[in-house]
Amino acid sequence: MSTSSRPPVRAGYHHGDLRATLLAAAMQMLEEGASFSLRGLARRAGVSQTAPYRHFADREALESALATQGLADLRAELVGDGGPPTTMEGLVGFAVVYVDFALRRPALFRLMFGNECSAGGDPLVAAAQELDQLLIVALENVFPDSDVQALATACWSLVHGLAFLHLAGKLDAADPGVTAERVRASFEAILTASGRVASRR
Amino acid sequence: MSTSSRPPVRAGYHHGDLRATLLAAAMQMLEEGASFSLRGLARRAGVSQTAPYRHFADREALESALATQGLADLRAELVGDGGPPTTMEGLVGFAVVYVDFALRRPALFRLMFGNECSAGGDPLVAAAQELDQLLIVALENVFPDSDVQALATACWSLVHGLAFLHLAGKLDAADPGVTAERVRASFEAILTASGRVASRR
DNA sequence: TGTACATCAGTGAACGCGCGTTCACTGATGTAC
DNA sequence: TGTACATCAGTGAACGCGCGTTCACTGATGTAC
Repeated sequence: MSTSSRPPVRAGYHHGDLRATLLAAAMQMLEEGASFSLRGLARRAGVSQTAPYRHFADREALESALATQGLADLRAELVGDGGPPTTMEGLVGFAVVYVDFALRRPALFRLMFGNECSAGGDPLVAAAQELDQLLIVALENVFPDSDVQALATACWSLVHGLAFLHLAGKLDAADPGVTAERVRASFEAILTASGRVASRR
Repeated sequence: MSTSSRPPVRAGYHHGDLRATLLAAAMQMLEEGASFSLRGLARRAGVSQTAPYRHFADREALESALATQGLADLRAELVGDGGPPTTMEGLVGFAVVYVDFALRRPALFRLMFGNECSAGGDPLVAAAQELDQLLIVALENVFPDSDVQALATACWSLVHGLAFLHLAGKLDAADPGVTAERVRASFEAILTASGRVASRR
């Protein structure tokens, strides 16, 4: 005869690893698209609503930690088993995974990239730079002798824009297969466009 | 001897054109980065906090109207005096204006593209399609004999990504000149990349 | 031209909500001697 | 090994907030006859 709202089992007064539990619960809330709040978080972790303040100074600190972990997750998904890609196909694969990540975890993705993150706690900035670095290494493999920095900005923007336009409903995101094909076609189209410019001098 | 908080002058009980006034006030709030609320809006328009409900069913309806107008504004800025561009330079000019718009009016831009807009009231969808159409015409001018649809998706995504990455603080947006140059360099880099691919068969 | 009346566009009070955060507190843990 | 005590990690009540929205209402406007 258990109550329908099950307060998570806990050993005793002390939780053990509340910080990690809170982060996991927050991820879960984001995943479910539920609007995310400190109180809801505490409820879900089965802890008083002030307990989170032992581990995070305020809401922003929690968000920052979540965004950092989100960036790390994304990086892990991109790299997968192997290292950075060395071919064009591998690069496009990156793009497909990136957009897929955004569509699978929209709330997290928005948290990662939707805010200004101005303050930039070190770990957050570092996580973003690791992503950037990964892309640069890949581009050095595929496009030697290029202005890799500019190309990295362009490629990231292209993929990022694809992700956000899908999230905004400007591009149909119902079918992952169609989306992946659209990502591929976008790279194809823009990379081969210069051969077809109208009047070139 | 005027009070510091000036309730806007009004002829009498009836306002005249409250709908337009509310939209203008909302735009102003967004421009100032103030978080946007129906009550704040009514306050600013010098009207009771329930008056807006005569003109908008709910918050979402107001947001939708704002987004629609934002899209129209963006389109007007893109077109400027002339029609759609016919050269590569003109196309890049589009991109620069787009990103500049996003950075000048971030709250509005987020409202336009940040939400899911799923429902898609007709005017909103129509405004977005007009933007898309404009881009397609431009691309037909500059890149004849291309899969213009795919290229439009790619170009819009590239520009959109540039805008959002700047807004997210992932790309430095302090100086508009630097930003414009970055936009230019991105197009240049990605359009000329295919000539430098490592192993091509 | 005057009047009755439907409709429109406002008002003001109130409801109920969940939120972030602060406060003084207490139970549990670990460490120095 | 035992004990005193500092520190850590929780609790529970409360504050104050602004918000979206509903309700019954009233003043102004326009139209039919």
